[in-house]
Amino acid sequence: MTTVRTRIAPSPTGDPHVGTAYIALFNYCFARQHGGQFILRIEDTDQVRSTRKSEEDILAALKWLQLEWDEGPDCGGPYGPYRQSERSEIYREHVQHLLDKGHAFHCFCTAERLDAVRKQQMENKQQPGYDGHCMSLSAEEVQQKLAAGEPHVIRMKVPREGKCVIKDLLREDVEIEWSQVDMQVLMKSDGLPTYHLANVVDDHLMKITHVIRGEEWINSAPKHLLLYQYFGWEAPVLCHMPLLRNADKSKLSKRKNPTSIGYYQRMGYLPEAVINYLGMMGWSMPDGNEKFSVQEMVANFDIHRVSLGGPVFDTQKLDWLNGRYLRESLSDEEFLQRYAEWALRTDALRQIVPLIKPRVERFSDVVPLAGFFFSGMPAINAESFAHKTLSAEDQLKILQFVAWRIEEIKDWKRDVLEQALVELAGKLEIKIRDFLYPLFIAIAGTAVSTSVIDSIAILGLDLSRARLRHAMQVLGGVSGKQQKKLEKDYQSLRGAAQQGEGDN
RNA sequence: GUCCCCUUCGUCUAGAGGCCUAGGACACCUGGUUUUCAUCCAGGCAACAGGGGUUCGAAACCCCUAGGGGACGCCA
Repeated sequence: MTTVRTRIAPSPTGDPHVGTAYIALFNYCFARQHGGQFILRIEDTDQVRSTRKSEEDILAALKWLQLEWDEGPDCGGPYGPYRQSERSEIYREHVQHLLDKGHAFHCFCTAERLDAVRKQQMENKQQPGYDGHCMSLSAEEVQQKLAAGEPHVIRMKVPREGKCVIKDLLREDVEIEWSQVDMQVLMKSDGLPTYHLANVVDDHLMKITHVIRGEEWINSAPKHLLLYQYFGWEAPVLCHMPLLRNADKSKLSKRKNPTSIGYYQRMGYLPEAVINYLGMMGWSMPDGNEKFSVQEMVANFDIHRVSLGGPVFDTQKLDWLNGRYLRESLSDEEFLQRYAEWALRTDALRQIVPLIKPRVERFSDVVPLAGFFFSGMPAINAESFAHKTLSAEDQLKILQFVAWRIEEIKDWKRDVLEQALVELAGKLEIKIRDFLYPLFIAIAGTAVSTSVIDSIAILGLDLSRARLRHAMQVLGGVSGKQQKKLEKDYQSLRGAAQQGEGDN
């Protein structure tokens, strides 16, 4: 019997996501249960969005949750490198092999042409996809274009008839018609592979036996299976987990929920509670016990106990669980130690000191002044927002716009933030002083406080956004209709500066 | 629009044809303990999406409908 090997393959394009931890947990448990290995691979083939900072944060977050990997970019292993950006040559060789075998072809189509084709197909109510335009190019034409240095990608060929049968560990065979499968780009014009190629090549080379991943991948499984076939490799066992959901059942997103693991860390949740909670999303202990460690989960693990309905990530139960850990699992001494570790993060405190020092006369002033950096949501109600000129509606608008605006900030720095807010206030034609008022209440719980811009900068995006969201709710919330209008206003306000951004 | 997946209390779930009058947990409500509050304890509210089959028997199996979600990128 071959050794079971599973992996988590995050893309370092943002904050460490609870969904990543969720999938990692199940891969980890499956591997450990079978005495196998769990591998961490960084999928950073998106040069534009991937960052080292994000990679470091993801590693730290998974470590915090005690999900330890046997091989990875930090600790190496026999099948490295474990960072896709360092494996370009491997992909190039493999894609060349596909080209030689006639399983892939060069494509010189422009983005404009592809958009037009897609639009046309949509109008004709067809499944949008590549129309095979460049497949008809002769070998000479291709050589000519390549010699002329024309930008191009490499696409995989896909059968036009028949269907693909996907075996999944958790469901009946899934059948997808090949006609529904697009001629996926395997190699981008920058010479780097897309997910589909890199993933298949790496999983094979790294001897991954079981691919446990989110349900969102089911539809692209045929592409992957076809690639295994083209290469003449045995495909790993596939297993698609349900997706974590927002309260409205849509896929968990940071717009509607705090999704970054860092948020839960900074809000004072214990890693053992967070991982335990993730373990009860779609899975349960055979004896029904709800408080369990990762070790206990491994000992009792059975992938078939996964239920397929997408679980709503509702933190009420996490709160209860965390409370149990705090009071049942920690001695007073341990509590003290863990609390101190959490509260006295010198890096965070160092940022706060310059803000409060000018305002204190005694150390005893510190907690009342800076307490909001360490608390959860400030204790506020609708009256907290009473203002001489701004109505609740005005304030709601400001809060929502700011929530949206700070999401777009890539370079999270105080000055960048300040500039963004000043600009936004200007466009709204509200005096900055008034504009900041609801932010003070939302963030610090009071208008008598340290600079709110600095506060947001220090709290970070997740914590700040959660407070803005909380404040909006306190102010009565925004209806779906209002939301739409606000969104429209916001878009026109942002104008050309607006740029799309992923939600994960 | 096309394709795919899913569907048990508000939420997380148990349930592999008779053990189901559907169990547990969170939340909520009530009561008890507690100088208050919290904890803790006891109790309560609350669900098999709908319709057809199959079967002696269906929450479980099949079909249809509805609802929800996902995928359709030179993102992963």
